[in-house]
Amino acid sequence: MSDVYAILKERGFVSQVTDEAALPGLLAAGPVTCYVGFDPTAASLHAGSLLPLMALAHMERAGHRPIAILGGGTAMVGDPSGKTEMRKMLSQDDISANGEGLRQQIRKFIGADGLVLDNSDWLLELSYVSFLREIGRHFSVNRMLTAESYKIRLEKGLSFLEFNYQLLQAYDYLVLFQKYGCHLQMGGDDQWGNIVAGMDLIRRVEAKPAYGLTFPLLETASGEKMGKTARGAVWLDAELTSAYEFYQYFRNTDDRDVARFLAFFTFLPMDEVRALGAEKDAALNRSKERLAYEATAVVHGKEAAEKAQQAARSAFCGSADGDAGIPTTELDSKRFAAGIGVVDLFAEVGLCKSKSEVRRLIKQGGARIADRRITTIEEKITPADLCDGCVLLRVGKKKVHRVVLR
RNA sequence: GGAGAGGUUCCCGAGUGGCCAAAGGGAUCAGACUGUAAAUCUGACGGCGAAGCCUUCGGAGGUUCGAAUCCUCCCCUCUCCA
Repeated sequence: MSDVYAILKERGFVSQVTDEAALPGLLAAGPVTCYVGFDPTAASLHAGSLLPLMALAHMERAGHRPIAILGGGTAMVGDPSGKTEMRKMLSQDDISANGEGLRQQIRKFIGADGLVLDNSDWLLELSYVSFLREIGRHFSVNRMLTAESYKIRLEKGLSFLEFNYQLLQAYDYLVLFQKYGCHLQMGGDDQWGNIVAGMDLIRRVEAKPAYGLTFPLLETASGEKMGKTARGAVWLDAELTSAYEFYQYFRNTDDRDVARFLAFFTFLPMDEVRALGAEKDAALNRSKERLAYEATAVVHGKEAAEKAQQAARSAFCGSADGDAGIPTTELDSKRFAAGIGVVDLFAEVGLCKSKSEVRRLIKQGGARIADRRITTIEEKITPADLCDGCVLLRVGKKKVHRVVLR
């Protein structure tokens, strides 16, 4: 059994631990059941969730038993930790549909030994008064109110509904402790309060120790939340964020983040991670290619990663083949016969949100067809612009879209 | 329930009858420079367009030649009191 605590620590996964003296020993002594919760508040997980997923994968590789909890029950309430305002309430149907999507994604990270459970199985049937008597009595409102994660909300408003969230999550941990022998809960730093609450509950009810570990809140070097772009989140679902876009997100990693991200989002041995991350200039740029490839392979599989890499190379280095992974739109060939206005075309394939945006873009010299800059908004694309029945539209240096005749 | 303060374009935030598609900052996008990085500089940044037109300042009405700005009602948030 490899020393998973050392691995997690070395790779940067460990932010806070409830009992730093005891936890490594526990993990070294034998298989430990551990869990992480995932909120089914969207149809897919995004890049920010990769950290806990990778942590679960590392645990399993080291011989422990990972459990992923879908928060089907807790999502009915909504976690206020670290949030500025209350989230829109989701319908039960949406929540369970989302949960099914997440289950697929989580399964890519944990294997047969791991479990994916849904806390709605035990939360939805709770009866109010008995829950208050059995669980609620262990919680001190005074203490909850002083928690850091509620601080903002105490200024901006916190509904009673959300205030209960912590009890439910703590109860989750208790249930898992009792039914599955789960001794470790992990989660993002924003979960610290909830995790500690669960530990305390277990100690009070069972008089036994349990542990907690949090991951650092992931930010890019420029201070952006990991996995968020101007255009929205970087999703793990290929329908929402194509493997190509996913690859590009990591390909464009800030220099300062390369080493960290290699440690977090790939399974490459740390020696290699350190070597790749220590490169300079052009070589560091190549490390980013490796990072993008490896991370894409973890989420979408080797084949998709290969394809995305080919597509990126062909889009950026001009090599002819490998277009297949580039976002593509099919258009009726009849429409080309008379020529399509560039303004309409760029807007239609989604490279720009509106025609005004296309006009601005062209005015500023940011629109190209293959490698030719478009200089006037009057320009039309005709069959003469096609090569092999397709045409590459470019916006700026990085966005590429392929149009194919049908 | 009572008193007060607020809700402005992606975010923060100015604007209290025409000069407002709305200051300023951030974010974003494009150009230059580069390494598909960062930093910097330049420009753009509601929509449709040739001019010009259309839609926007919590919602619905109203006053006015003219409203983000005034009036009425409603919804929401915060603070204090109960």
